[in-house]
Amino acid sequence: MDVHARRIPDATVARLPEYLRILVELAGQRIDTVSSERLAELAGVNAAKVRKDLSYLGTYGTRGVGYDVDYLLFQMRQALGVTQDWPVVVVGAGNLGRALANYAGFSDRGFPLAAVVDADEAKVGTAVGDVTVRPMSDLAEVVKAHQPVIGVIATPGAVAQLVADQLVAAGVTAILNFAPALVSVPQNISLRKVDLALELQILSFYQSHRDPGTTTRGWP
Amino acid sequence: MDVHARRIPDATVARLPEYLRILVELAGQRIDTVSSERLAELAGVNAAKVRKDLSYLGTYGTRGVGYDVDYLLFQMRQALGVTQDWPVVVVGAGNLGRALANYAGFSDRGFPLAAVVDADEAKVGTAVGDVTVRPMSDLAEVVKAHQPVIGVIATPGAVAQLVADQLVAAGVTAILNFAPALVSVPQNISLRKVDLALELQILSFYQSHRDPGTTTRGWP
DNA sequence: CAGAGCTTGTGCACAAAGTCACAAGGCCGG
DNA sequence: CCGGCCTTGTGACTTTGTGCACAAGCTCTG
Ligand SMILES: NC(=O)c1ccc[n+]([C@@H]2O[C@H](COP(=O)([O-])OP(=O)(O)OC[C@H]3O[C@@H](n4cnc5c(N)ncnc54)[C@H](O)[C@@H]3O)[C@@H](O)[C@H]2O)c1
Ligand SMILES: NC(=O)c1ccc[n+]([C@@H]2O[C@H](COP(=O)([O-])OP(=O)(O)OC[C@H]3O[C@@H](n4cnc5c(N)ncnc54)[C@H](O)[C@@H]3O)[C@@H](O)[C@H]2O)c1
Repeated sequence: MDVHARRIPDATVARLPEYLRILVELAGQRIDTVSSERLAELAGVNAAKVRKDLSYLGTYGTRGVGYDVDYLLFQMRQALGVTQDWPVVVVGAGNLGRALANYAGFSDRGFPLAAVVDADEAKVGTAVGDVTVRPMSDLAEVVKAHQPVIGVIATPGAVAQLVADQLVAAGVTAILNFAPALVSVPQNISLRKVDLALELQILSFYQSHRDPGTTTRGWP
Repeated sequence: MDVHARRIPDATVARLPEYLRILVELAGQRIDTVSSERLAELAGVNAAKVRKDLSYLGTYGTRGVGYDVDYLLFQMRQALGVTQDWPVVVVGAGNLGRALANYAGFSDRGFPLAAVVDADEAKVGTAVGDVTVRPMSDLAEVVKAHQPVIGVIATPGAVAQLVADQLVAAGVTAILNFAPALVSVPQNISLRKVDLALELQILSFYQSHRDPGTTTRGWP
């Protein structure tokens, strides 16, 4: 077994979770084989791309047949590193932080909520979802108890860098940032950013630049 | 004036809102000139990339000096189509829908909340943020009153396609989907997707595949 | 008004991602 | 057990994105 298979391209990595979600759905429907064609249709991408993506994980398909759903599911979980749970610590118990904490979809997909922490004394001790908001001073302890932990920043942008530093200091090695601000972390820490207003602006761009000739009539 | 300047590459479009955010910040600090170098630093990208990105908008810089913040801001808003507000309709008054409705950052950035609608009779009439949840039957009316409108899907994945169809039928031409499901829309409708669990899984991947030799010690 | 000092704008070479097309190879019916 | 059928896996090519390096051009100083 080749431990150091080819490096998986970033673009592929970004699609793997989508395939994973679809495979889980298929498995739930007791479908045990799927072709790249079908998978592509469900994921909204090109079939050749699906095959190439899956080929980075190894040679798991059967020519003339397709992919065994359960086996591919197992291999994909392996590749994504979601064979075990990754507890999540949410920093910031505001609108967004509370929505995230209440969201069942995370636990279901292997990301149980370890804790919600907040700097505001007034919020500490209040209930959110199944947990109680804890003070920032508990951060290191929480992280230590659950390692490896993913940190989620749901605070105002102005303190995002500060919070990121605190997360790193506490031992968190992966961070998802919802604040609209650039945060920098040591190289070995994984960092991703989600900016909802930015998404809206991108939509705005494509709407403004849409070919004015086409109308809403007529489906593709 | 060349109306049909070069087509702006997707990768550039995705970065423009980030530049816009930074320019707003700079303008707020009464800084009136910025170099590509500085802008790159603030955006966390390469300076040459910044210059190339900005050059798609036109020749707005001054050699030896940099870019005039206010002028660039104006041009960028023009390019992104955010010179006027884009009202947003949120479908689904659950955890996420309520958080979005309560979020001031959208109005601030030119995306005021037009309405929140929900199919659940029990939720219709309840207050969320500054508005009252309205029934799905009001959708067409709301859209007509505010056009152009961006639709936000914050319902369970199982009904995402249904909701998208309703949005399109009501006259919405841009959709942001938070549900973990593939939705398809006519070609001329802009669609973007945000899947938070997917982001966590990508983080999980990079953590699992991180070079085990590096540790948390030592900043870049 | 000439020359030094910056910073832009872009040609170019390279890297990454996406697509096509087809040979390789497994499955099944006769 | 052979040949037709189907789907994978991948080499070759196209398209898109990135980054370097430098000429062009503006400003300011003496
Ligand atoms: N609410 C949304 O739907 C939404 C959407 C997009 C982006 N965001 C972004 O998410 C972030 C949070 O948004 P929100 O609406 O929940 O804001 P919020 O103001 O409701 O909540 C922020 C929370 O962070 C806490 N906080 C402040 N400083 C802190 C610190 N130093 N350490 C720990 N906690 C601290 C506050 O006490 C508060 O509870 C913001 O950056 C916002 O731009 C929110
Ligand atoms: N809560 C989060 O933090 C979070 C995070 C990531 C993704 N999501 C996704 O966002 C979506 C919403 O999540 P949530 O936690 O708010 O769920 P939720 O169950 O709290 O809310 C869903 C809302 O949609 C409404 N709804 C159901 N069917 C509808 C229909 N046909 N038309 C209109 N409204 C309908 C429900 O009445 C409910 O109010 C889900 O797809 C979820 O996967 C949520």
